[in-house]
Amino acid sequence: MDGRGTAGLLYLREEEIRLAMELLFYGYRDFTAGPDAILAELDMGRAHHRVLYFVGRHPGITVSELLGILRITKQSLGRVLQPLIAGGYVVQSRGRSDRRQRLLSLTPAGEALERRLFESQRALLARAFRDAGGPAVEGFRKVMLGLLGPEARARLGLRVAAAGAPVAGKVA
Amino acid sequence: MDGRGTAGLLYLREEEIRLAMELLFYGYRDFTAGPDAILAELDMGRAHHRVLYFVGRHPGITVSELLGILRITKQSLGRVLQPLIAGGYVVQSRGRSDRRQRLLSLTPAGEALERRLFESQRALLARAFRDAGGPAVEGFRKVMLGLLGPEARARLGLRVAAAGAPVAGKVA
DNA sequence: GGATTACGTCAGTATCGTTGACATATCAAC
DNA sequence: GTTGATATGTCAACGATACTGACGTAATCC
Repeated sequence: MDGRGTAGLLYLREEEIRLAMELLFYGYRDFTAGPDAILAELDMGRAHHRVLYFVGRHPGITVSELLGILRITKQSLGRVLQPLIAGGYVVQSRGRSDRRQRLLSLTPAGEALERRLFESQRALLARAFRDAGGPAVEGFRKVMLGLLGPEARARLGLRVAAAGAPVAGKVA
Repeated sequence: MDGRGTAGLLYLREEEIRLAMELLFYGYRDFTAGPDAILAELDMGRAHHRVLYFVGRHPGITVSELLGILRITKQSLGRVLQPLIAGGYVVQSRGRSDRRQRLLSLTPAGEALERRLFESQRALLARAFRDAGGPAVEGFRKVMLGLLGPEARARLGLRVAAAGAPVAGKVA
């Protein structure tokens, strides 16, 4: 390969990388716009949404586990968790095996709010999936999985693999 | 279709959607970790990175255009832009056709810093792309494009289409 | 010459993150 | 059963990033 050819390939490659960066920036920005609008009416923010989401996904999750997922300090969590509890969206219960733990779950009101936020994003994602098509969705998952650190990859890797073969017997 | 079958499909679909949501959450979190660490040493944050990135991408960009991309107020931009100018990373020049405009560009120091931040993310993205493979990358772009609002889609849509056919004559 | 536009800035506020320190309850172990 | 570690909560101070509202200046447009 000569100098010009190599430079050309590097240029294309950099453009591809920058395109992906911008897709992630704009995509994340626009993907969170729906919930943000709903939350603003309730005097809540994105941090509340994240708590609602992961508590909903993992009923009975401990505070420590939640802190690990969100990667924030317990002080930061406290500031959003306490209003969610006071507002009747989240309940705490003591761990039966370890009574030091406060296991978190959503109340019916919490589930309703989480679902409302979810549906707003679901509509957007479902349309994007439909427009892009099945193989594209699989590619999306593969690339996104590659961006994750080891901890998140361990958490989601199996699910990505399973989603890649949604029907028993389908070729992976 | 009977009730059970429909419920099953809806369940799978919701799991798929939630998986994508979590991939976006963890992916964005882990993708920004590299630059965040570099920026912290320079007493800067993600907001400074975004300015460096888009000014680098669009040399001579006006303040208004930058505000439109970032979707922030001029007051918020001012707080990060002024230190970048004072630190010698960004320069302003008056517009030749419209002297009210302040056209923004990176200095060599700004380009060097932007490149350093870029390379940290490039390494991660390039590995994810390589591991996922070309068709997956194309799918990734398609899905992400579908998440964008009209304004961002107009900005990136053509580039996504071009990236889907990187070599002249290749089938789209 | 008057309205609009592009930009800057001052003042105040909100959200979400941080560090550091300290308290309490519980568990685990010797 | 004291002792040390763990799980959680909380007080205080701080920092980054966003916001609104108001005002000022310079340049352009008509």
